[in-house]
Amino acid sequence: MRPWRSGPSDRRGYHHGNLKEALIEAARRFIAERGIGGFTLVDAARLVGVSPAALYRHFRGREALLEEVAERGFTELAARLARALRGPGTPLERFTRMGEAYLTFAEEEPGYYAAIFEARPLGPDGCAPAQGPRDRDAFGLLVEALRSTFPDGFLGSVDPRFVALEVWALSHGIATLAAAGRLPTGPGLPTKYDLLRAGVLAMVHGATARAPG
Amino acid sequence: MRPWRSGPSDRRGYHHGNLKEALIEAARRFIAERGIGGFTLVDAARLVGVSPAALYRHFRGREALLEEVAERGFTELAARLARALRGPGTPLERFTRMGEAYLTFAEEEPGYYAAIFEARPLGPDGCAPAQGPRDRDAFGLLVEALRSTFPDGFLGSVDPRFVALEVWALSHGIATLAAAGRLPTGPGLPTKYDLLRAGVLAMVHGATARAPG
DNA sequence: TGTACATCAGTGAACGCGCGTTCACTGATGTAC
DNA sequence: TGTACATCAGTGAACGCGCGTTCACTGATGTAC
Repeated sequence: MRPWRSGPSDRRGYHHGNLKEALIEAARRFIAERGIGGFTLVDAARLVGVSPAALYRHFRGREALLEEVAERGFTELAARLARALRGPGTPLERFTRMGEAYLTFAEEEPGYYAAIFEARPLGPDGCAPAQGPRDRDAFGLLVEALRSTFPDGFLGSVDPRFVALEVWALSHGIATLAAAGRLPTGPGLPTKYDLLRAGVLAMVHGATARAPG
Repeated sequence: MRPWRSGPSDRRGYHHGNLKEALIEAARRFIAERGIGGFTLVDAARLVGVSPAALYRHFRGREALLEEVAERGFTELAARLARALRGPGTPLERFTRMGEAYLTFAEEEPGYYAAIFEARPLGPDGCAPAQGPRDRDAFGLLVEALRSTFPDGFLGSVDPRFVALEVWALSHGIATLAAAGRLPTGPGLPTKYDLLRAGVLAMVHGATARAPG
């Protein structure tokens, strides 16, 4: 125990006290600024005020650190989405708010977002599988959200997984175009939130329109 | 003129004869395999069978080569989209086919696609502007396609630019998720073409549904 | 409370590597006479 | 047709750099007695 040294920014002396967290934080910031490819262990160590070798006390290497960032990012994203979904309002309103939370996360945490979609989680064999656990988690979360949000039969005969994929792809497209600064903006043009809202509405509407009830 | 040496693969002797094209081709392949960040001048030169220094006879440097690849890719993409749009069928069919052509391009030419969306075209000041000419071109192309494809009033009071953005974002999202191998697939799940078709339908339908006529 | 010691989180120097880029050069090409 | 020469596309060696990673080490911490 070193209670007088547990805060995030009290680096004094030989031992950092909070190095692992500090490194993850540094990585998150650098990835946000320069992308995954531009992220460097040496820079992260320098920012934190530590020799590059110190990193290896906490991570097996560069990949492991990136994977940890991705893991944290995904946890944070999932929490945000769940929170949005739990809010008040009609099912459609809550589902729409969840989409907005997705876009907001991508904007506020570009480092996390890039790490999530770039870093491939390592399988038990040490290699990146085609479909990692996070992929299934993310997709399952979305489908579950749809199922639990919309009452039985609300989507008619349309598979909720279909709508989920549709909305996810749209969200991801909007988020990445916006992050790259390639989403045209200007007077009379919709914001990314407008785009997502209308898109979700159209998708859900398209599904329910085909429903018998 | 060296007519006996103009083919793509007749490297013999001191002069390559077709080095610029060969380098662009090599870059396209390497980017497709390893992404922009994994692309290396040295590798490209080695693949073509030339010293790394030879590259500087044709390009100012790495960035210039990448920019050239992006430029070619964009030209090819635009040609494919225009071709799809000119085909037979109803406006909606042709517009849908254009979307499919977009997905096919992203799948068949991942190197081009990555270069287009990664490389920022350089402005007159040598810096990358927030909105490059290609961005405006791409978006303008899409809007023009919508305007010229759908008869006046078909989209009702909805701004074609709105629908264009929507469809573009969805296409981009589907294409990038699929390229990253993160689009869940399996029995009962839609293909990316299914996703795009249904999405476009929902968007256009959503627009026309709100239309007075 | 004081001391010896195991543990562990750091250091800093060094490594091998591959990168993008430069430079003086050289061999092939095409042209003027 | 033959020859001198300007042009240009290549060579290959070298550069400085920053990277990820390793290693023997050392200073601080926490604990057993």
